[in-house]
Amino acid sequence: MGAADLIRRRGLAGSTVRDLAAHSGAPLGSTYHYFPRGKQQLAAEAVRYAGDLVSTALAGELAAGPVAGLRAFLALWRQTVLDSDFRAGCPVLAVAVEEPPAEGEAEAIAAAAAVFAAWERLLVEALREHGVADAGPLATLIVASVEGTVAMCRAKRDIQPLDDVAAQLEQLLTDRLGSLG
Amino acid sequence: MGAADLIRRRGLAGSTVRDLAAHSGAPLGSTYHYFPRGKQQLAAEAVRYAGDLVSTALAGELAAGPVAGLRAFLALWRQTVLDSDFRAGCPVLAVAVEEPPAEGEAEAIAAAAAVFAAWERLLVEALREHGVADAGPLATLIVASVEGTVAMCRAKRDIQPLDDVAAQLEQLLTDRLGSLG
DNA sequence: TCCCTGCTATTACGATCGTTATATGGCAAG
DNA sequence: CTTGCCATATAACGATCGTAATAGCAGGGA
Repeated sequence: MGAADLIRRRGLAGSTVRDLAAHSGAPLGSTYHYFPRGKQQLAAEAVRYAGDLVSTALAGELAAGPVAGLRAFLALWRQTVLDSDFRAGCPVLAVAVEEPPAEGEAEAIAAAAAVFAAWERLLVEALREHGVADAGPLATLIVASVEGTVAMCRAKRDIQPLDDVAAQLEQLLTDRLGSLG
Repeated sequence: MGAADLIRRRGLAGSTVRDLAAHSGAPLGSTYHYFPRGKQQLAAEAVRYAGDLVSTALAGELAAGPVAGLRAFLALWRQTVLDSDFRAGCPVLAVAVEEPPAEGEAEAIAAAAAVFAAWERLLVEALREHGVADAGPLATLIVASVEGTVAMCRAKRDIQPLDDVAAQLEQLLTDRLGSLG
């Protein structure tokens, strides 16, 4: 889904339906054939698509342990930011910080919430398997801090914040893993 | 500056110059009199204004120590999210996740980067005063995780992530403070 | 062959965008 | 009182927005 790539750069309000369609190789006329509820539905499916991609990668790496999963999660975003020359971030965050439409349901932002929850759940399961107590809040901290750091790197045009946060999270995680009985 | 309030809800691309002007009590015609460089300048000054407000509050609370500062920082965002019924977040993050204009300088996103740096600097100074080593990365983690959590709370329409992250950060901070010689 | 269905291509709608220009008023300086 | 300037108000610019309607095309069952 090329739509996710556009949203993670320009945000949802900054992405036009025409560009979203063109970027996906589809004609404008077909957009409302496949997405009858319009832009909100298009954004929601793009968010779900991108979220599932990350979930799949994260789940795979978490099989090798929480630290490996954390490293892969961070490396994924590091590559996204660097490959785009600090122009692309996370489409899920981009949708989360925008207001839902005044009328109608907030389909896109609800999809973003579901993606966040899915990532946290994967982390929580891996943490619990390795005996980490209070895994929920730790997973929330990891997802939230990575999302925030990616945005911070874009603003600063500097990858240092992501590397710093990576080190902080890894140390925190190893501490929690090391303190199990 | 009423513009910051609109940006933190709708983002920059989602906020029209007309609404930004009207929300500030100023007429549309006067907008380009006070902000000759247009929307980018308006957004940049709104971000700086909001950033300075938070910086002032943060600096004041940090005088009572890093933990007090952290609590105030989190309480400030907690109130913002709750008072707006999960519709408002941080205007600095909202600007940070959007693409700068294709031509011309990226005034708004540069202002966002400066605000992030200012917040981190305040935290770093307070942490160093209290003997915390490696204060820079810890400050980055704090700012980034709070920003990310605020966005996550908006998407989920749930304040729990912020309370969870508050507890995690406070414990992490007290650990670092307690380990000084 | 004919029609029906699923998709594409194109055009168009009214609204609204960022921005600029012009007309209007208040008010200090002379 | 007049003059000149600054800020406001209003209107308008071309472009573009999300969305809908329409016309054209494929192909498969009768």
